[in-house]
Amino acid sequence: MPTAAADRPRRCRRPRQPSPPTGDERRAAILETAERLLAERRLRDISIDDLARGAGISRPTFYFYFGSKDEVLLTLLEGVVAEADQAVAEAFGSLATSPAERLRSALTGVFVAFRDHRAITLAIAEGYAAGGEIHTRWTQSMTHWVDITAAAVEAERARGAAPDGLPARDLAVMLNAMNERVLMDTYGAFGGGALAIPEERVVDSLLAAWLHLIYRSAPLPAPAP
Amino acid sequence: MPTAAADRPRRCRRPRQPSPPTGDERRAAILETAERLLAERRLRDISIDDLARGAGISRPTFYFYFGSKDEVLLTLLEGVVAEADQAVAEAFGSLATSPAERLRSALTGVFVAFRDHRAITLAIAEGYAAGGEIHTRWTQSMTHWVDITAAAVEAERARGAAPDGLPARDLAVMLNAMNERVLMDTYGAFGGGALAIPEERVVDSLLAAWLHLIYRSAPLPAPAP
DNA sequence: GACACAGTCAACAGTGTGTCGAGTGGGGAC
DNA sequence: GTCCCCACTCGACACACTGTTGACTGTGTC
Repeated sequence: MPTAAADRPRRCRRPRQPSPPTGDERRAAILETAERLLAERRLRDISIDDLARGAGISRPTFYFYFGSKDEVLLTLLEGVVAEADQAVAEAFGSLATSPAERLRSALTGVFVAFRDHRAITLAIAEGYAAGGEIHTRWTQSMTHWVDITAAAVEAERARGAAPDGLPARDLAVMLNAMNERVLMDTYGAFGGGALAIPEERVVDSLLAAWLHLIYRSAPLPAPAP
Repeated sequence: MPTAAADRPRRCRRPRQPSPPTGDERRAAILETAERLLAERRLRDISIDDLARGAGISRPTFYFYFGSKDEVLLTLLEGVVAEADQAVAEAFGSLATSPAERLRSALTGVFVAFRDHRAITLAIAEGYAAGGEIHTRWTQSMTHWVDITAAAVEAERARGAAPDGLPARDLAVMLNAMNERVLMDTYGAFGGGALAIPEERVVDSLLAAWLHLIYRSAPLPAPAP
């Protein structure tokens, strides 16, 4: 019998469910272990055995819960993306007065979501570039954000608030590309590389760029350097 | 004796060197094999054995020429980066009249270099995100380009051609981040994803963004959508 | 002819992955 | 109570890839 089973049932507060689904706890333990280990080392340097042992189970048992290491990361990714998506949806749906404020809200929300899960952010970048399921899933999210951006740009142009120029979708792709890369280098950098913009300035800087490129005229709330 | 040796000396035009350095040829064969295989599948899916067999040698012999798979990619990367660097240097050093033209030249040069080596571009993205030597080396190049950009922005501001605004270096980071991500998605995309800007438009689009963000006023040579 | 040396590989050791088949324990049917 | 089912668990295996060792080959030099 597993050693982990010996200490858990010690506390007798277990009248919660008719059938004790320890399975869910194991699954959660694997996810927690993954995020913890990801904070220490790269995804490729974490073996399935590490994940399994960290969760107090054997390697074959790991496969009972997840099909692969990537599937674990994919689950972690879903959580972060959901947080970011919610922030974006709230910002764009809010009653905020100016477009600049809405944009700042959305940008901030996205950055907070990823900042709070730096380790996962880094692993996503790694998994994305390696192709496979992670790539597909991340592309899906990016496409969604590009769609939202392009639609917003077109709406602003339609009501005369933003001037015509580059095709709205191309502009949206560039803006989101910039965002993502800056985000990855800010929060995902292996030790905050030479390419990172200081964290306290990053949202303002990106916001300024977005406003310039969409509205041309610039509210430019340039923070004091 | 290796089977590959049987067909090469057939042509008797070999009075070139006193000591026939077949070693260099083997090394080149490994690099060629790597670029060829990289066009078919991802770096992680190419084993050292694949590289060795492709070059007509055994796996231990591979280690005589390279210390690891990453070292091969690193060598390939040097070549592409050198091409891109040269293009940038020429563009910035040329006698071109307008800044816009110089910028277009540099952008085009970089994109041509990576377009001509799509497979390597993709592998760089993969290696970069995985950390290690490739990450270090690529960061070095990026930093160099950011430095050049920041210096150029400051020079333009000093002579009154560009308005003040965001710190020059932050702007340079954002511009280069945008470039890199768009470049990777345009040429590195696994089958040209939904996020790619059409190849014929990509340089013009990026150029427009650069000019907007640096000069604020916009020459905007927007291509007909 | 003996020596150096670049180049080559069979074979080994180590590590990681994914799978199979044989358990085990607890809840529901009877 | 007993039996069985099923979620759950893991020892042990087969396989793939990596990196190293040590012995070997051919060629050119003194």
